[in-house]
Amino acid sequence: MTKARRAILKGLEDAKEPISVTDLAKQLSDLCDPATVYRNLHYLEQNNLATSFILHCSEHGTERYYSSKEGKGHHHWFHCESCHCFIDLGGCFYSDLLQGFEDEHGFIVHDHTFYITGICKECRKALAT
Amino acid sequence: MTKARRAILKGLEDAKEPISVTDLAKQLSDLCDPATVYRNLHYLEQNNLATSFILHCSEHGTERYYSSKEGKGHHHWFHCESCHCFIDLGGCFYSDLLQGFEDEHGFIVHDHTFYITGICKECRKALAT
DNA sequence: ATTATTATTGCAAATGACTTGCAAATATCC
DNA sequence: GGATATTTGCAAGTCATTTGCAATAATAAT
Repeated sequence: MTKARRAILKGLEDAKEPISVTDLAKQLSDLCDPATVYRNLHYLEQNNLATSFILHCSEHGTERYYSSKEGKGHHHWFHCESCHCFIDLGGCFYSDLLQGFEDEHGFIVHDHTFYITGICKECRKALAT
Repeated sequence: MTKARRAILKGLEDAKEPISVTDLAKQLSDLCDPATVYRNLHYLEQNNLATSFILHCSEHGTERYYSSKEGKGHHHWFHCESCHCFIDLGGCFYSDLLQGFEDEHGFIVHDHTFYITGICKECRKALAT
């Protein structure tokens, strides 16, 4: 395990919410090249140490967001289009639903993506004034 | 309503499943420029005649998929990573869930994204041989 | 209808996330 | 400590998507 890889994993663990590759690479710009960040995130995801999803937001465009997988299982998130925070919606609540679909349609589920976008409580208040 | 816009909308309506901009632009390449396809899809989505979501697939990379909104409400889809078909999972089943989250966290939901990826029934059979 | 006004298009160039080839640098193995 | 396998930096390349601008088509006004 190389220095860069360790730092990238730690970057994910320290982030309280999913972080975009752009942000993570910026944060680690003294330490390593963006290409290294991309390569290691792939490595970490393949080795089950990280997960990611793609989200489009009006301000940051379409980007992939990563989080570390230490301990916690599959999570889903709300994303605020105003302050761009993420709110944890808790562990995945879809196993039954997915199983139902598998049975109904005969397909095999590899993965699923779910997220909500909108305006968070604080921004709602701030914007209401 | 211009000729190109009409054709783009018809392209969406004729497609039985969400279609990528790349494919739609290819299909209409005699009629208009890809830039026009992009611009009109934005227009149609803003005017509530189309919806889209972003999906990453190993073969086609990250692309936005559009469908016409005529009649039917919000739908969710399964995407087969082998033959790249989409399977309609039916109308959206999340209104209660979303409402619950709104109440619980105090945010306002603008939109949500849900899709499943995996291997469809036919490909599963074909691959099993 | 004909003209004036506004919206839309094509084309080419730009953007931005992400990938890749390759030679140099670092880890790991023995 | 040297041989071998991985990883890195850098620069160049992809590819979906956007954009500036001048030309064209659609719509409104006379």
